[in-house]
Parts: sequence; C-alpha cells; structure tokens
Amino acid sequence: MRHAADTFGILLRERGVQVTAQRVALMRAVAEHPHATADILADQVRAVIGTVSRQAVYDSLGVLVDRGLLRRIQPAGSPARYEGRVGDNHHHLICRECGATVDVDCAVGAMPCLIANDDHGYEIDEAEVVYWGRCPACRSAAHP
Amino acid sequence: MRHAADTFGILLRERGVQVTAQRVALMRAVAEHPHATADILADQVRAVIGTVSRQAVYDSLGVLVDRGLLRRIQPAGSPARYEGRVGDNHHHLICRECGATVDVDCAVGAMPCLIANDDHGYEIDEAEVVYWGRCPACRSAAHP
DNA sequence: ATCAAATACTTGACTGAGTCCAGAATCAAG
DNA sequence: CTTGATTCTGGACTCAGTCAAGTATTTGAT
Repeated sequence: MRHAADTFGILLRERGVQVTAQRVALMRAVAEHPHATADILADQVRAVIGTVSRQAVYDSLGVLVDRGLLRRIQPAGSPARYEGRVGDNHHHLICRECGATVDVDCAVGAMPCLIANDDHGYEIDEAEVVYWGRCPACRSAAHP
Repeated sequence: MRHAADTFGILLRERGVQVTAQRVALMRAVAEHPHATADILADQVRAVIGTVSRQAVYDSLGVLVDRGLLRRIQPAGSPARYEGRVGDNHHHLICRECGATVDVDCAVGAMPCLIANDDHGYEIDEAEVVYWGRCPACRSAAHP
C-alpha cells in the first residue's frame, strides 16, 4: 500500500500540515477503521510504526480535524470517534447496544441540512443528526 | 412553593419511584434550571436540603431518566445535561462558544421524526437532532 | 403505630477519556 | 547543515462518572 501512504502525504501537505510518519499512519488507520476511537487508532498506528504516545495521537487527531482532513463524532456514552469522510455532511446510525456505527447519507448534503423553525437568534451552521436504534446483530441476539 | 414540591412527590409516586427529599429537590432543580449539568443540579439541591452526595445525584438522575421523568442530553464536548420536558422529542440548539442551550420544537413531532433513507437493517427508535451555532450574545461579542 | 424488607444515601476509592506541561526530538527551508 | 518552528515524549493532572460496602430511610404488611 505504498501508493496510499503517498496519497496521504500529499493530502497533508496540501492542507499545510507537516508530514510525519505518525500522521500518515493515523490517516491510514482512520481510512481502514472508520468510526474508530482514539485508543483503537493508537493501537493501529503502533502496529505499523512501533510506538506512539497517546499525546501524539490526540494532538494529531486535533490538527487533522482542524484542517478538515478528518471528522470527529462524539456520540453520547462513547468516546470520540473519527472518520475520513469529510465535507458531505452525512449522518450516523448508532446501535444503542453495541455502539456499531454506520453512515447515512444526507438527502440534502449541504451544511445545515435542516432548518430549525425557530432559530432563537442563533447563527446556525450545522444540523447534526444521530439515528439511534439496534443493529441487525443485536436484534437477532435479543430474541433467539 | 409548597405546592410544586407536592406535585413532584405525586409524579414520582405515579411512576413507582420512591419519594425522597433528594429526589423532590432534584426534580425541582431541573424544572428551575433546564439543561443544567449534574454538578449544577447538585449545588441547587444542596442549597435547598443542605447536603447531598454526588453519588445520590447521579443515582437519582439515572432513575428519573429511566422512568421517563427526565431527559438526559449529552452534547459533544459537554457533560450530560438534564431537562424536565419529556415525551415530545424536541431538539436542541447549542452555542459552539458558550454552550448555551435552547429547545427547538420538532417540525414533525412524531418520535422518529426523520426517516433515514437507508436503515442498514437497524431498528431505529429515535432521530436526535442538534443544531450547532452561535448564540446572540456570542455573536455580538465577536464583532464589537 | 411498628417492624422487617426493600430501597436509597454516604463515603471514599477508582476508572476512562482527555488535557497540560516542559524538555527532547524531528522537520522543512534557507 | 543549521536554524527556528513544529511535533513527540512522559508524567502528572482534571473532569465526569462509576463501583462497592456499610448506614440510613422509606414503604407496606402487620
């Protein structure tokens, strides 16, 4: 997967983010494990480049999110999760039991995809939608 | 406010929740401070009945949420907040800068008020919507 | 009204997720 | 290859919340 690694390097440079082994490995880890937590990603990165501090992982995730290369989602009752699919304002469908998360396309796509019927004077820039339910696995496990 | 206190007692009993001074005080605190955090509520309760352990606050909030007397909301980057308005699946509008939270009526009203266009086999029971933006105060503070 | 059983509360230690800090290492331009 | 900026490391720390064991309160049956 040499090619993919290069691609990430270019992506980073484009956004003015310094290119380091950790960051490239992180980008790759996110691409391979969408909706993973910082811990899981740290493990993935360690599997590839040996050792990374937790701090470096948080720092890099922070930078990458800031520069719009990653998106952070923070569902209730779960640590933050990260995904590489940015810029299309899609939503998420999360299993109440096991936390399994899948993407759901937004019919609108553009950034506040829903209009509040009373904005209370706020300047709204995003409508975040989370669908809660039970995934197929948990449903069948529930009534055997 | 003797009357309100009685009302809360009756409410609790109706839902099969044991009536204690702490719980009544908690219900009242939530009614008076919608969208408050557990800490703020604990302080409110202490101001009324002297002393409460943090644990009691968390326990009671948990029970009250379970029995449908309160609703817990967990916005990204903030501790959990509680409100007494339950059963109508309204949404929230939160200030990115100061966290100020206001209720927004759900345009549709019914419980999963938005239908995902692909449910991935999930059994969806709720569509949670959070509008993110800047409140009037933070807007005017930003460009003086 | 009383008493036992069920339920709730207190205290204090503990966990998980994330942040802060200061010094060491690494990077990208000149 | 040097330099100044950026990033990484390790360790201490914070914040929000949970666990566990013992004590107190509420409740429902007498």
